[in-house]
Amino acid sequence: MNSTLSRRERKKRETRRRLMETALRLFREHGYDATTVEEITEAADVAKGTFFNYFETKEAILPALAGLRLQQLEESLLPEHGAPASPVARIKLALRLVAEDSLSDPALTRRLFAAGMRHQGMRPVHALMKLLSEQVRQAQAAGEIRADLDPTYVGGMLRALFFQQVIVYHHGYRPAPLPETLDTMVNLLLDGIAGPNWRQSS
Amino acid sequence: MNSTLSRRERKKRETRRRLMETALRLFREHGYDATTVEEITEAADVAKGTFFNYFETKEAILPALAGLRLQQLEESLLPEHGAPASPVARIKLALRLVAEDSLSDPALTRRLFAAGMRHQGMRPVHALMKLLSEQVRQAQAAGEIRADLDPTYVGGMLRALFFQQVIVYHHGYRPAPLPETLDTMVNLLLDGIAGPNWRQSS
DNA sequence: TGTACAATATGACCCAGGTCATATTTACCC
DNA sequence: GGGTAAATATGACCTGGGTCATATTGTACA
Repeated sequence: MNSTLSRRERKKRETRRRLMETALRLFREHGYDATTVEEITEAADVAKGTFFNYFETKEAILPALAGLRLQQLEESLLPEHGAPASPVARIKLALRLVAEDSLSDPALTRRLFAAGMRHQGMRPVHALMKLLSEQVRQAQAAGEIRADLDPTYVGGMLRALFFQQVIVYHHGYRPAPLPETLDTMVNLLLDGIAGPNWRQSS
Repeated sequence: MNSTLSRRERKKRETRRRLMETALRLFREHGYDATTVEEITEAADVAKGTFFNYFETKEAILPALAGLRLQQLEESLLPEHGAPASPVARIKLALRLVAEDSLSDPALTRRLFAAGMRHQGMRPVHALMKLLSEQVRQAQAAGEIRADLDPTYVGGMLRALFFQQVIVYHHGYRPAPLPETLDTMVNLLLDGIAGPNWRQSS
């Protein structure tokens, strides 16, 4: 009677949603490490074991949270929402948005990155890599990025450099505000770091 | 009577050395996760608590192990040992050597990277970054890398990309043998990924 | 409505990392 | 030596992530 989903499916989604919502709130309030799985399940009114029916490990909830957040950010990259026409500019915008997102507190960022490294490989399960790869593809179509590169590969490079940058920034290395250093990083990757005496005959 | 070091200092170093040696052996035999701290201390004939007098966490022993290994590798980069004259070539060599090192089994690599991200910031405490930064400095002196960049910064980029590469490779993304993909990665960073329509007026 | 089966929830339990009060060892001085 | 203070070692203990046998709930079909 209620939509096309079975009661089971509805409850499942609702529980998952509540776990994610609760976890995010507690992570924000007390930090990732200080929040126990039991506190999350208690606040979400399920038993501890239920958490692990939905997420393989405590860490595994982070990519899910990030994915949710990125879905929203993804809209900011659409032309209708005033996003830049240049794909490279959109990449820079995306990185800046992610960097200033509330999920990006230092501990969480590190954990998120670690979780991303642990489980998924190249397959762009990690939402950020998927998003970046897609923008890279568009940049290639526009001739802003060399067309002979695997977009997923470049997306992975961007992701790795992004996290390096953000984490190092949180550790106190701040030659400039974070958004600027991110732009610089992308420019560096685009233009290369070769000096006058470097000749690559590729 | 025995050297200039006090008995205390000698015992301390010996215990630390034995812990590291034992840990490395057990990690190799059973893997990082399957090896417990107690097994390490048992085999090294000290109490469990002693481990944490020397290393803050289980993970924290990894950078120490890596540092030791890198000291040896560092010699391979000296001209006397037939290292290439070009600093950039030495960087590539270093990455290849590290990649095929016995420490680089997948789980260990991930953990090592995570540990590196967790504790130290930009300060090149992590031996690999220190090593890379130094080579970058030499490459800048030789004009192979732009001189206006912070060598530590570039070292960090190389490190991040290296780990990304290795981990992704271990996850099954293998367009080419690992050494080649690492060379490609460095070339990409040198030459840049910009396409014909990208104009950077920096 | 009853019943058989599958999906999901539950919480007691296990285990390994990490802490800490206490015991032991070393260094230093008289 | 004897005595004192600091450094180091120790292992019982705590904590929280993760497991699993069992209970509960939903579904399908007669």
